Amino acid sequence: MLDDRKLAILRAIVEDYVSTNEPVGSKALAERHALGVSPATVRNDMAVLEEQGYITQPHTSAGRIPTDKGYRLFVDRLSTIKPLSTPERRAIETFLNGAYDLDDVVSRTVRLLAQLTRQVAVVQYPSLIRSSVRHIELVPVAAGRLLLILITDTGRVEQRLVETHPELTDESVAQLRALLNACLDGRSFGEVPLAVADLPERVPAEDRPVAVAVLSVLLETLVERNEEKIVFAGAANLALGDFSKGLRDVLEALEEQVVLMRLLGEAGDPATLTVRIGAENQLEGLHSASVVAAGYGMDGQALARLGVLGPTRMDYPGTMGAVRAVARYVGQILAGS
Amino acid sequence: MLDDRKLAILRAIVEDYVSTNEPVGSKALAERHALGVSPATVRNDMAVLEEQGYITQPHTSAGRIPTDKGYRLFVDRLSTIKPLSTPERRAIETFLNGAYDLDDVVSRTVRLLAQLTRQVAVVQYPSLIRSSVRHIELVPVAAGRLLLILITDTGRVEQRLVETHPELTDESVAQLRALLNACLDGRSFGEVPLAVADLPERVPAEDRPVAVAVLSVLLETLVERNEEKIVFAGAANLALGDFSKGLRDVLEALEEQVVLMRLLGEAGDPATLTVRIGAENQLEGLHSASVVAAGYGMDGQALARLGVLGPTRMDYPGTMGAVRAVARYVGQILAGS
DNA sequence: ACTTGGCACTCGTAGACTGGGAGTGCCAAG
DNA sequence: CTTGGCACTCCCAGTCTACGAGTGCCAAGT
Repeated sequence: MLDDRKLAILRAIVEDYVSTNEPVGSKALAERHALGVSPATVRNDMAVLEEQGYITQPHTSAGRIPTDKGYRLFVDRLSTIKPLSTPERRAIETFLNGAYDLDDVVSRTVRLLAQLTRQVAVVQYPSLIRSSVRHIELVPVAAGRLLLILITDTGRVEQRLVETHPELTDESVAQLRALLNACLDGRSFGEVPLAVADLPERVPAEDRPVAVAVLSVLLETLVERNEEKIVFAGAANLALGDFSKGLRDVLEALEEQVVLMRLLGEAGDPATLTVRIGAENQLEGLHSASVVAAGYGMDGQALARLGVLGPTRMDYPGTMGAVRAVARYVGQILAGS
Repeated sequence: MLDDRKLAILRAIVEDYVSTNEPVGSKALAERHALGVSPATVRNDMAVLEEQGYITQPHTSAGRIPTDKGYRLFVDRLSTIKPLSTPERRAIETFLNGAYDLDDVVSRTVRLLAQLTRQVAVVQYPSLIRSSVRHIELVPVAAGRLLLILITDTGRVEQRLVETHPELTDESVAQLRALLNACLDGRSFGEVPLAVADLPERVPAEDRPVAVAVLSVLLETLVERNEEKIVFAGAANLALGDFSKGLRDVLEALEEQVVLMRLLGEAGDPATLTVRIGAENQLEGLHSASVVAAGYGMDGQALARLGVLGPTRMDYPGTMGAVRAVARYVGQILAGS
């Protein structure tokens, strides 16, 4: 259906359009890329490509621009992921190695990715589900209030307030803490619910309500507040791009956690890049945007996802290279700390 | 120099221009506001106001718009802060009362403020300097690594990794923890450096390096990473406003923590609102932006600041009302938790 | 059967021109 | 000091035109 030359032409159209942001015509194409055929031939091929829906013209008698379908074909079959340059790799290393904190890793990552791709970067906090409990701390902060602190082996620290009754003694708290740590130390999060099931029965009757309250908050932390945290950076890059009109929609989407989650998509194999182009994004208002995302994590298990949001007219090979490199490196950092 | 009528005219110009976004002319002014004088008189007064630099015309034979100086006079002498409506107050209450966490309070506040003012909201995390130590926790997370957790009486939790030597025993850690808590429990942050000065001498010689390492991280946390955390929300509102051109600059400024800090200004009396108009902002690129900021905190002590960034052409009375109300309410929430 | 050059046609863009209108500044009279 | 009148300025929106890039199609060449 599409012979090699037509594919080459499509590739050339995508590349030229991405770099110039102007519809590309047959003549310029035949000149700039050594296709070995005349503009007229290119025109014929372009007519076919248009008929098949890979390219379109903004208006009669203008050059062609790729459609979503055209970009899709380009990404799937016509391009190879561009590895980062050595200076870029070095920048990633030095920048991420300076982090001293999970928060810091994430915030550095998102800024780094935004700078590298000159687009909007989105990073999801590592999921707790694959982590295990390193330590649990219970601290009375006021009459009737306990602070529950949960430390994971990935270095993440979660904190939640628990309301209890005011007469709780310090010994009861210490006992409960000891019990919790005995039950949970080293347990993976998946095992937690089972491991604590009989815990209320193992405390003195008068402390039972407290134990129940603490456990319910603990389970809530594990389950509900689990992977909702997402940050983004590089919104300023939107102002450069093609989002003259839809900018408001895009900015709005970025401020909605839920939308960001949907944007990055389901966690999959960390090594695989997901590319969603234009209308492939479900969301109204992101129809002229593309998302390049990847899972990251350790031991080949994806803990969370990160990615980049940009205009459909995007340097896919370069962006994919950057996303992949950053995802890998963050995985290493997490595994090493 | 400026009689009452001229002031009334200036006020009318500001109000009309803010609501319509169009230069306001003498005729429309005389009609819409019951000034009791003819357009010609208004013109004369406007000429004076222009000569004094309070208003200007975008081009000859257009209406007048306020200058920064005009807005300044308006804010200082011609307007009163507009209290929020009861539904708005109720919205603040219900929205902020649902927070269960310092992070949550801050993130809810910033979104609330953005929604209320339809502008960009900026909120600084409460400073640690007025807080006191509720509890210190030391948890070994890996060979040679301790996690230092610092809980303040405002409910804030700070965490930092400390590198130590691998042979550290659990007893040493427990001892150090006990010592730290004995020294610091209930101390205000200002007192901490003095209180821990002689601590290394009170531990066994072999644990001294660890103690020193922990202390240096602790002091660093108190001093350096103190008030740097700032969040913003509502960037989408920029796309509505007058920032057609400078939008990129503004977005860039918002992503720089340091810039945001400067934007909110020095902490002052929590009850006072700071308004910085147009070029009063030092930053290049924010010359057509205004900032309305206030301190918030408890016991009449400002812990941090929050505010709103918008176009110079802004509804100052309304924005000031919202900022003040939110600042007060956040203070209450913090004091109550 | 595919490729090529030629050619007429389309259509968006930029520049020039124009009329209308809003608003001003000034002046002389009240 | 205020007011109505009036000439003047200048932006804005609309129309028109010339231009040029690019296309589609056709007939001739390989």
